[in-house]
Amino acid sequence: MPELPEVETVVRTLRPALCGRTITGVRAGPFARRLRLPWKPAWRDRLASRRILGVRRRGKWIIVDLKGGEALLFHLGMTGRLRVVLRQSEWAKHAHLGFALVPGEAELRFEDVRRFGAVRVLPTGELGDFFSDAKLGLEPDAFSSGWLFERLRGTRRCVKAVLLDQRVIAGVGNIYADESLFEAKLHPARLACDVSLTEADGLRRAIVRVLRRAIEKHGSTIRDYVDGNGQSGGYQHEFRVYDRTGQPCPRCRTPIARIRLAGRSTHFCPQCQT
DNA sequence: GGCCGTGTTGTTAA
DNA sequence: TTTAACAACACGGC
Repeated sequence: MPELPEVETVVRTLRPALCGRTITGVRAGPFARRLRLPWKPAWRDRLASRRILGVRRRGKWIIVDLKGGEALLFHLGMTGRLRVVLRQSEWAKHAHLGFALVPGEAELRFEDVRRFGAVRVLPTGELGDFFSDAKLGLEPDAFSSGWLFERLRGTRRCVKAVLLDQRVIAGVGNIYADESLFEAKLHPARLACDVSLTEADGLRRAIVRVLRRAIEKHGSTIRDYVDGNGQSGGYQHEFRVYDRTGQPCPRCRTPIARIRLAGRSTHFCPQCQT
C-alpha cells in the first residue's frame, strides 16, 4: 500500500530513468479502464515532446516536472504502480497508460488494479493552488513538536485518525500510523486533545524515525507495491505491530491486539502503548 | 463459491 | 463546523 516511504522510493527509482528524457507519446493499455480521475485527451498534446526536468514527491503525490511549464502528476491510490519498462514488453493486466520515452526504448507504465489512483496534467504554476485547494498538510520532517501539539489539541478525534488525515500530515497511511504510535508508546485510540506536549514531541520523532527506516528499506510490499524498477520493498519484515495480531510485542512480549479505528484495522500493544 | 477484508480519497450524513 | 460512515474498486483467502 503506497504511503510516503513507498512513494518516495518510486520517485527515487524513477528519477534516473526519467530525468533528461523526452515524452514522445501517450497510449492506453489494452485493458485500460476509467480511473478515479479520467484521462483527458487534451493532456496528450500538452505532454508531447516535453523533456523531463525532474521527479519529486509531495505527500503521496508524484510530480514529474516537464520543460515548458507543465507537470504530470500521479497518485497511486491503494494498488497503483508506476514503473519503467521496455516499450515492446507485454502490458500488465491492469496497465492503463504508457508514456513513451526517448532516447532509448523505455516506456513509463501506470498500472492500477483497483483504480483508486489518479493521473493528471497541470501547469507547474498551478501546483501550489492544487495542493492548497486539497488542503494538503505538512511533510513529516517539516513541522515542530509544538505545531503537532497544537494540531492535536484542537480536536476530539482519536490520535490515529489525525495521523491519517492528509490535511494535517501528508504521507502517513495505515501501516506507518500504527508503527509510529507503537514507536511513540501511544495508544491509537487516545483522544488527540489529551496528548501532552512531551508526548507530541515523542510522536513527531517516532514518525520521522519510522518513515526514514522504511525509506531505507525501500518501503513495504504487502501485495501490490513495487518501485519504479519493479522491485519489492523490505520494510514488511521490520513491522513491529502492523499485521502482527497475536504475536508477541517486541518490547514486552504481550500479544499484539487488533481493533477497528477510524474504519481501519489498527494494531498495537495493549501493555506498553498507553 | 459467496462473503469478508484490504486502504485511499472524496462524498454524504449526522 | 466537525466528525464518522460509506462508496468506489478487484481480488485473495477462507
